[in-house]
Amino acid sequence: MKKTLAAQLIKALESACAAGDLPPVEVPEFVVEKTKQAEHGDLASNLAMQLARPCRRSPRQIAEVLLKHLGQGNGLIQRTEIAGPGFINFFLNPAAWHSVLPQILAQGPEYGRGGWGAGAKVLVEFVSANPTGPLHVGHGRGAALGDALARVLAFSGFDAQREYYLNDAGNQMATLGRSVLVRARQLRGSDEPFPDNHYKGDYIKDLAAELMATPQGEGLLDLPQDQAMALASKWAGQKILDGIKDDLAAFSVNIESYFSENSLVAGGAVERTFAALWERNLLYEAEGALWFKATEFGDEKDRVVKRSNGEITYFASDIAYHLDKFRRGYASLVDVWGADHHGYVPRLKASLAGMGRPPEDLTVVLVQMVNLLRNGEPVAMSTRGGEFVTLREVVDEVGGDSARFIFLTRRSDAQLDFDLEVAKAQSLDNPVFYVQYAHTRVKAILRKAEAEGVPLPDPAATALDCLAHAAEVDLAKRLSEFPELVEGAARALEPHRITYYLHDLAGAFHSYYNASHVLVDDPGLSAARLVLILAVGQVLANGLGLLGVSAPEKM
RNA sequence: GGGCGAUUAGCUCAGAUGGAUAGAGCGUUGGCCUCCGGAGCCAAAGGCCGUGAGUUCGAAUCUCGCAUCGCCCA
Repeated sequence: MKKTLAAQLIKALESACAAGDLPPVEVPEFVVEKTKQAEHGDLASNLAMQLARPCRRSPRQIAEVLLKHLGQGNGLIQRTEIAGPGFINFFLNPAAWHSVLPQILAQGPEYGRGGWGAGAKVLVEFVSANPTGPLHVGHGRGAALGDALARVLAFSGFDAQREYYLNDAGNQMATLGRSVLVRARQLRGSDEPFPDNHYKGDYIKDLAAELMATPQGEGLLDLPQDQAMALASKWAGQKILDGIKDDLAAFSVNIESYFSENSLVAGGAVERTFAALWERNLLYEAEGALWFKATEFGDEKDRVVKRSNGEITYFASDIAYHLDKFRRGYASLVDVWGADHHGYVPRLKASLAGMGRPPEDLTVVLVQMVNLLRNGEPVAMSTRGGEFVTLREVVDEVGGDSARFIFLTRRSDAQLDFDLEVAKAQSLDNPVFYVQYAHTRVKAILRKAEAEGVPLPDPAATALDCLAHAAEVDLAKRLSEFPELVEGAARALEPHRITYYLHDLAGAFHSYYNASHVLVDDPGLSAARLVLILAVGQVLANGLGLLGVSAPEKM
């Protein structure tokens, strides 16, 4: 609708220029947007004000000229007016909004899909937690966000894939191995102290006990230290990763690929990256270490890629990893990171720029902390101390739909308070129930209609003129905004916009539901209202689907 | 000491590309069920958009200074 009117305004401008009513000018940046107040009509444009300067005429004069050339807009427009400093306000025929309803029902689950991405391949990398312990709530937020981003991007026309990067090559895996080993010895009566900065969680004890009960782990403690550690590290890492995959599956997150850092190192990709960087003269040796000239590309200091002891850094693997993503044909990359890694962004972008890749091809979405609460009281969490609440526990307690929805109720760069009791509450405190309940109400009406023998209307053949109440037109208007909302969420990488939209739409529907009955004596009116609520149900379902939240028939 | 992000109603937070009288939920107060599910709805009260300047027809939004908070790096 906005696009239609914008196009007609441009036509009017061109025709005015051609007729000499306005001096010849370029089409400026302008908007057609919905108004905040009904007195201002349905939509308004600032075009005349934007033209004031280039045309050297007053906005209101320009608006008059534009309206003279605009005409009736194919019957969409009921009337127009010039208001305030020079806004052009459009009052549309209700029928203009009604036309979206059969369209929604014809497209069904596809309504809202857009072509912005034009099939370009995009890779969304998220979670990527080290396999040294179970996922906690913070990872859950990243998982909900990353998965929703992939869904939204796919719905906007991208070929979107999900990937989990597995840091399985570095120190932390060694630390994991040692942690398990020490616990194993302790289980066998050793009184050696558990080292600091190792993984203290109880799950390590469980893993140690489990490992020793397996055939390969039976002789663990008889092996030489380094062999025992390697075995413990590998076994525990795999075990934990299996657990992570289970947890993600339980959270309905389906990640297409797990990419191993180790495979990069072992496959020589890191060394090849060094060679490529040398070739571009972007490396140098100093203090026994190997450095990347990150400052040449906007980072505040150069960065070590290989330590003096010969160990490669995480950064080195990361460069190789991101180059590999591009090598695999992805046109753009989205990384979802914890906000505590934000200092890492400039160096990674610098490395891509150094390799001739526009840094804009990578967008890093930073996710802020989750504060876990119970009845408003903080729940203590610390990985180091081994005392933390896992994603699994939260999902088991409050349910996946609720957890996902709440994770997506904030912009990602704002901290999030997650109250377990609120998330669990089946009440209006809990936004996910509010939205899902609207969907079940639609379904309840359909069940009622069926029970009473009211036929399901054919949307294309139903007269909708009788949907004349402000609330009905308002609903249709909101529904028509869904496609552009989805595209906006995709462009900004902000799925929370969908969350808010759904909440507002559900509110408008609840309000309508309380004010008017759908099934009434007049069969024509019933049919039209059924078309309306079917469309509401469809858009609720589509939007919830983009968040990875179910749209239940009953609750 | 540098860098990043924040600051909007009592609380938690939305406010895309600058637009007309700044929104929602919770909480508070008062109403609505002979009814398609009251897990709902309606209404009221509640604001110096941290602060000072600048940019322009117009600023919560853009620029700069300051204050407070959080995080990253030495």
